[in-house]
Amino acid sequence: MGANEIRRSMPLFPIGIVMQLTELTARQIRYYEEHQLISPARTDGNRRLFCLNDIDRLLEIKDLIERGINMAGIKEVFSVKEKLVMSEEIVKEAEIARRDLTDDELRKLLRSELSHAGRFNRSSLRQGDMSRFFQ
Amino acid sequence: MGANEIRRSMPLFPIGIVMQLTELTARQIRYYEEHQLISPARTDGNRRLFCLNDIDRLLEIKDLIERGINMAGIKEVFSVKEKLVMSEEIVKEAEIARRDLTDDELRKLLRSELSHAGRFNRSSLRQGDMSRFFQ
DNA sequence: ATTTCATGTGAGAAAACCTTACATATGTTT
DNA sequence: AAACATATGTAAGGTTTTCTCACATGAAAT
Repeated sequence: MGANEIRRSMPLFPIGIVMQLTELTARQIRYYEEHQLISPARTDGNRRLFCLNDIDRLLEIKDLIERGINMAGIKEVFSVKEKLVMSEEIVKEAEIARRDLTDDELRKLLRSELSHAGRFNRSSLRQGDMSRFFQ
Repeated sequence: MGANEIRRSMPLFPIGIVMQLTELTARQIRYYEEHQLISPARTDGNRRLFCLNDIDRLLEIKDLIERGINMAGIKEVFSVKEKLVMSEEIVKEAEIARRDLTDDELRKLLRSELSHAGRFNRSSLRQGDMSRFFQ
């Protein structure tokens, strides 16, 4: 999935387009950046350039805002989610490392990891909404 | 394939990004538009906005230019290709309309259509190169 | 009653893009 | 050879978009 992640992190969109795509104002987008919820790239001339991941993140921020969560809460949600992703990666690596595990044992292991995750924010595990825009 | 075509025709990219993505100059891109090889959308303020299809097309133009083909030639290539796509659609519709054709008859029909196409520009049938940038 | 939070709004500056016009290298026609 | 056509470079002057900074505001929290 390396090439795909490169594509999703490629800075392509100016703020005007991101405004349309997310239905957020420029003020809102800049405010979320100020609070380090996103970190768009910049052109040589200091214009923001957003990638697909940024847009996914903004749509998620919008959703969380609409559910009454404030900046600090959203930041925490993202931080926990990142930890979760890291933990999942470790599990996967373990899977690869010790192939001598039975399928059954592995399934148990994964299930326990996932129930751990469920305590925090189950729904935010879903893929971002940019699938609406790109294949 | 309707939703996907909508996504691929959504005007998203300013000319600066398209320049990087295609390694064409602004002058070249505008010149190709002048010769109606592309028709990018415009913002309210008259800035060009390119879609994924435009970028695919520009990469194809670049390839054809490098192969020594001039504007008129490229235009003709595109026009023929469009006719080919239309013809293929008709074939597919025919397929749907008369399901009573045997699989074998249908295969023959398609093969004859494709060999017809091959007379012109076989390689230009390939999907555009934007797959490099998006999943 | 204050303060904080999230967003709106305005000003002034700079970047990016627009069209138009002229220049130029290369290839083609007369 | 001279004139022309093609594709692209470059420069000027204008407009749009985006930038930061500052102040305003309504709603929520203290």
